[in-house]
Amino acid sequence: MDKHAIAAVLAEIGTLLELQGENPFRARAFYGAARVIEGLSGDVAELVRTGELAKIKGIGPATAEVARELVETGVSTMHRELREATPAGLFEVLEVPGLGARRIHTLHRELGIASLDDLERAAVEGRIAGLAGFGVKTQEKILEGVAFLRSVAGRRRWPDAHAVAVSVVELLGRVPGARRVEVVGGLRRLLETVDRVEILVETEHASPVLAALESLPGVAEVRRAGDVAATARLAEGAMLAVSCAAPGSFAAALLHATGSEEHWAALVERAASLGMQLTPGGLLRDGAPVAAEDEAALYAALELTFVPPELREGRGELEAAAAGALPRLVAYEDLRGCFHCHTTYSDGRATLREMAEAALARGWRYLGIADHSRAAAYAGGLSPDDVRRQHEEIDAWNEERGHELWIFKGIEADILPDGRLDYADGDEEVLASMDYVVGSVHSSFGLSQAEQTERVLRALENPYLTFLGHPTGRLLLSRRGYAIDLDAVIDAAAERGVAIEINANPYRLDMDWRYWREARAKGVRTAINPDAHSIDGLDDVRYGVGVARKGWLGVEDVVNAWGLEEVKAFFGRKRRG
DNA sequence: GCCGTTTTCGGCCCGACTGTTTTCAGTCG
Repeated sequence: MDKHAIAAVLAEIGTLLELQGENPFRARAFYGAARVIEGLSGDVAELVRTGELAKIKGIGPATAEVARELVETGVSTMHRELREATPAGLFEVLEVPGLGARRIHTLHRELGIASLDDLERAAVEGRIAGLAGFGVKTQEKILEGVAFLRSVAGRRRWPDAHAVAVSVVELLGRVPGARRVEVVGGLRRLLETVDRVEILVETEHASPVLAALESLPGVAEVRRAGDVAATARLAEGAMLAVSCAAPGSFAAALLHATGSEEHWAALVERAASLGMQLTPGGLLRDGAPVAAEDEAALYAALELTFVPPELREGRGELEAAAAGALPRLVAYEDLRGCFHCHTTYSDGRATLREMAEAALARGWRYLGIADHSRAAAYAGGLSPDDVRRQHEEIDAWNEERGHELWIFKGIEADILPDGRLDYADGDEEVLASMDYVVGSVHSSFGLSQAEQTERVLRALENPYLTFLGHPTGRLLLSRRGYAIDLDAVIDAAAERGVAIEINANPYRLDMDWRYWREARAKGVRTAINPDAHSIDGLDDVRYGVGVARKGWLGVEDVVNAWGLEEVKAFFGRKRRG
């Protein structure tokens, strides 16, 4: 059992305690212990054996005992007992925005609510508004929340779905006769969320491949769809779809299975216009197959340059491919740093030095630190004194090792409800001392669209603002973004020379790829920022690269794909306005 | 439950917002 699994159990114990109506501080102790263990670099099992674990700050007798039991037996008695005493449906109720463990405990105690269905029924019947501490507005908000959760049911974020796909690929790859196993569909196109995991297998014999599905852990309800395809239901409701293709038709099948539907339909139409017929079984001319050993050959036969899977969304990519005008997309290897990560100065888990070493280990040339600003008190936002201390540490690093990795001084400044940047009122020298500023909305999500837009537009006017952080505040599959007129924000960002971040956290991926072609056309730049709160978090930039590629962005559009001197010049230019 | 002492109980990241109240609990970031 590794540290991630132990931390997950400890955190779930915390949640279960809250749902039981326990002292919230007791629950917090378990969350805290989970965080500590997650951040350990040594071997947890070894720390348990030697008794060193219990000596670490944040780990006490109770949490150490859970860890010990997990390491030795793989299960925790406390965890099991709490699970038995708590309806599993309460976990989904916890997802409803505005409902915390405390009120869920009340709903469970007073109305017997134990699932999302129970909750919806009680709200529809008006029973929630009658409870002490609840009212009509809360009841309405609950119904909205339930509707949102229903609308995303069965969907998964890319990393979760991809992890499932990888394990399926591994299993099917071991089936005799399976020559190639590929992840296809929305996952291959790097969509931020998918409702199904799609796999294509190249084989002469579909039967053993489909039979192997039955033995996959966590898979239920396997259904055959003809002789060469099957679907199955995965734990938590997501779907798995596996199809097989013979070697001779694999390239066309891959193209078809990758989609999108719109892209495929456009390809079929283009084939027809060239006197050919494109089918999932292959490309035909006068009824005879046109030889094409891979996708690139198929595109070539259709007189197109190869279209990367990320661009196959039916948004003009065929016209561009026909004209040889597809962009050279930015790639992970192009990145030379990033500008939005946190350290122990605010709510990050790693020190500034550790983050810097991690950036070096990734082959980066620079790193921008942007801890939370003072207004984000919950996240340990920095006072002007903290900022000074941090800048001294950065100066010392740059003097000593700036030739290896240059550290930029940044801050993630809260955009206050009236559109001012944090520190702007009286402590402007804090903003002036930065190389760059990321401005983010972290409060007052409930403003009207007009007010929220006005707020962000005002922040864009601030000469210190370099990047707009996560511009909609969405959390994929759990929270809609706040209401905001993104087109107006893009226009203003273009005019003011403010770059808009691609927040690469896989829960955010904000701003959405669908807006980037328009933004790019208007001259808006971006930075692919991990919003990392730990060393591992730096690697989230990979997801952000996916967003940039889906948004047709190239190296010239992505500031953290530029060289050090170019970045310095960019920051200086922005500051001078 | 964990921490840290002016050591063995009192406080726990903290301020704003919302909806419920009529002074505040719950939620959120």
